[in-house]
Amino acid sequence: MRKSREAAAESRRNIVETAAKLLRERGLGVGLADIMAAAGLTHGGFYRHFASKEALVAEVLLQALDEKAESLVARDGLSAREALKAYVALYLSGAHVDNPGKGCPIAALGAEAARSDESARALAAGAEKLAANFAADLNGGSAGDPAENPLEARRRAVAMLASMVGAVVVARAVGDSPLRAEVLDALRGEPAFRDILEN
Amino acid sequence: MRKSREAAAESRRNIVETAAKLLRERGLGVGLADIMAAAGLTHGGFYRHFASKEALVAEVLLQALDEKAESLVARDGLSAREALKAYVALYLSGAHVDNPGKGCPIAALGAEAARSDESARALAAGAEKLAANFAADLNGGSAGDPAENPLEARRRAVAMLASMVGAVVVARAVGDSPLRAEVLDALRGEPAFRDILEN
DNA sequence: ATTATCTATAGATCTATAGATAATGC
DNA sequence: ATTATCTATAGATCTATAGATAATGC
Repeated sequence: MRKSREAAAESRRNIVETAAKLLRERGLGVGLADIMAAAGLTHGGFYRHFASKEALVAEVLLQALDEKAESLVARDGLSAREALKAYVALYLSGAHVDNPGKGCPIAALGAEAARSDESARALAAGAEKLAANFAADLNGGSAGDPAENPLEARRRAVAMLASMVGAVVVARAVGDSPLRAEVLDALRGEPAFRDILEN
Repeated sequence: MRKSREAAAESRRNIVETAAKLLRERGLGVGLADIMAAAGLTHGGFYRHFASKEALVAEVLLQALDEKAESLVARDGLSAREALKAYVALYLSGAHVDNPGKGCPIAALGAEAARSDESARALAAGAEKLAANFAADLNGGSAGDPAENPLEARRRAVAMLASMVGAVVVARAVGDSPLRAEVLDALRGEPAFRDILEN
């Protein structure tokens, strides 16, 4: 039942993608057997692809954050300001709160990842890219603050990113209570976020 | 080895207090045997005090959040504004990031608690008290906004609480990277927080 | 008689490894 | 010959329960 080199690489990608979804949905406690089964493999095969569960978690965190950071880069047909607006609008949405499996890895796994050095290193690298791209978008497309400087843009970017993480963590943590929607509304109502969302 | 009613009640409090520390430090995956051993008991005795681990977790979350909410209430010798300032200063400190065991239960356990209905209900009840007291302090002692209205104070309170949770989650999640301190500085630099911290 | 705690264990996990199998790739 | 995957399992967890013990409280 051995597969070709290409097929094996595809298996690996499949494991990472499946784990990225399951871990964000159910937490780092999800078993390798569950992940491998969801990927259509048996758990014994896992160790041909990764040295340990920790290594898989670190790769999942870094890759998922890289994807988020990439979505903040301006491309043809999408300005920095537009990419930023789309990112913030989706992040502070009920859809994001309801679908952790494809959402922010820090909001879903940050507290758990903080308890392991390897995970924390991967998460820090990913978070730094996110912060850098967010700050660049803020600085490049600022309409309200024409005299913006890079240092202040960086500070605001980091503060906004952290605030967004908190809003989603709290919204998810309060179940179906009224606070769930209120938290998202409250943050969208802050001047810094209105500035992005309404322009 | 049976103990008196009073001693049993003390055992119960001891279990809750010990669990409150261990769970925030190591997450909801901590075993009952570890919690009971840290409380000086054997794990078999647990079920005379609680129906399940879930029930203990819910009680821990609600009680820990109640304590935090209480610290926001003005008392003799401490105004609402002073209680608020002390709360925010401690929350956004390196000491808080470094000591999850006695820190905010939402930052430490929010994402994990979100995956269980019973925990989410307890957390929602505690978070609502926190938000109500934070909003009352904001509205009562506002120096910068003399024309503040209760609805806007509530919105700002919820936004600030969520932002603070996010800052601590992110600071912990990035290990010892430069972002750890930067996140706290960034949030303290936001106008809404400077308003509280510098007056 | 009741009950708080203990010892011991059932049954279900979990990560990681060992060894077999069968297809790839030289 | 190498290797991607499989089956099976070792050893270490985990929650929850059963039954024994010994002190409390009526």
